[in-house]
Amino acid sequence: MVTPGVRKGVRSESPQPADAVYVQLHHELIAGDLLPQQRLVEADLCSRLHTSRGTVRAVLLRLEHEGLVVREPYRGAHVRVIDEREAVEITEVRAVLETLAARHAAMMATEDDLAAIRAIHAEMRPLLKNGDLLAYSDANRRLHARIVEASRHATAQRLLSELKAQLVRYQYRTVLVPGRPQQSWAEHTALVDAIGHRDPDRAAAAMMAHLSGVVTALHAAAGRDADPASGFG
Amino acid sequence: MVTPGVRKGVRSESPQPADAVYVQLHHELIAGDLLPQQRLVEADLCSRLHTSRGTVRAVLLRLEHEGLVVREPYRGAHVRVIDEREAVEITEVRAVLETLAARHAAMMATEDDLAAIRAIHAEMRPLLKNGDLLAYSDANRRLHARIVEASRHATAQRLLSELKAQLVRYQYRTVLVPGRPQQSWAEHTALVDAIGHRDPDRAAAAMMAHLSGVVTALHAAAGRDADPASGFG
DNA sequence: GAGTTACAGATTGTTGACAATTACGTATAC
DNA sequence: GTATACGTAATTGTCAACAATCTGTAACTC
Repeated sequence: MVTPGVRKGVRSESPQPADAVYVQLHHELIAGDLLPQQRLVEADLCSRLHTSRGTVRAVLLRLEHEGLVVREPYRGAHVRVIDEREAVEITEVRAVLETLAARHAAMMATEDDLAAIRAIHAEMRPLLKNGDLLAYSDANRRLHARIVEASRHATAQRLLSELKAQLVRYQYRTVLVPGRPQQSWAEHTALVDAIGHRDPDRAAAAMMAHLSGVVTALHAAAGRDADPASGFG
Repeated sequence: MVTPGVRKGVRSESPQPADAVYVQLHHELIAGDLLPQQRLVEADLCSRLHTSRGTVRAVLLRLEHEGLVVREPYRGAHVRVIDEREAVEITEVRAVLETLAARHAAMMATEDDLAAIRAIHAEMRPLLKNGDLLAYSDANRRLHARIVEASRHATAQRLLSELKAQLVRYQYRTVLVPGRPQQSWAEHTALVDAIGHRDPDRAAAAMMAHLSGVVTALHAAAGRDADPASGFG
């Protein structure tokens, strides 16, 4: 039969209304539409997102576990603020996980992986020369994501995506430190080269060196402009 | 007034029925009372744990995020089985996180921390000599937990506790590999010594060496007895 | 007889109402 | 005038009913 009919074992891609609510709230959190420490009252979210409290609750539970909101018993949920100390902690954990990923990428990467990684890296140089820091920062993000994907390390990948979401507020800080983008590009070059040569130890060392630089830059950025988030709370 | 009366800002430790359900189910999962791949039907859990579906649902969501159960849309939840490949992945991540923790412990540990760590380590030697492998394995667990605590690294600590829960089924395997406990004790000695001497680099190296040994032992254990979990699925 | 279609049972996803708890404003005692 | 006790409003935690979806069985077509 050609008619749509019955698809038996098709895993029918159920719409799952809760997912739409999650995507929306997650986006607002990531995009920064919601202020830090802002209260998230379940009833408000219901009317705003056109759904029921049960659904909102499930989504808030998920976001809590992802570290994007905090919930206290009978006191509700609010947007989680990540202070500089915690941002450094998260960056440290990111560093060791991405180092592990780089090591595995050097062992597991396919030719397609390598081509994609080299393409992103090549794309970054003109952006750096033109001083397009936003585009550079975005390419940087994609390069790291592609390396993690090439590692085929599902556990590291899952944890890294969660940690990354928590750091969005600090995402564009390090690239603003004078001289940092140039150093970053040099470090990336060593990293991509090591992965291309299938050298796990050198890839791991390069990634670790690179992310040590990020931690240093993060400290520098935090020192320059007083953190606006920690001022009121 | 002296009567109990109203305690204003006391954060009154609300009983939170959902927590009791979580503790119970979490325990059953960890203790292995529930078989791998076993279905967790919400209605069954309700009558067994004397609560409502809303509560059970919230708990299942949380357990899913912790990686202890899997939920598929409209198909329900079941106990997650972790195959050997994933156990190795998790152990690798544990290794790099505990290495980070050891480095910080060497920098941050108080005298109380050091005393506690040395006490646990001293406690392990007679257990090893007497061949009490279960007690040794438990002391080993406590030693690692205490070091992580001493690191004062909340992010690493949180992720490690989740990863650890996922590995309970493999917990006692490595200690059964011949010669492994003796090697383990030697590695621990170097680790405790490095932390005691406030030497972050040496502590990190010792922890990494130790956990590399664990990964090797895990492979050996998996090779010896074919994994019973992966046979039927 | 093999394959497909319609139906029934079981299970999950969602919704709305009720109970428990907290926070704030007001009155009162000293 | 300050601090404490009470009452009310707001908000979350829990519960039970309804709708949507999936799985397995039996009848039907060719």
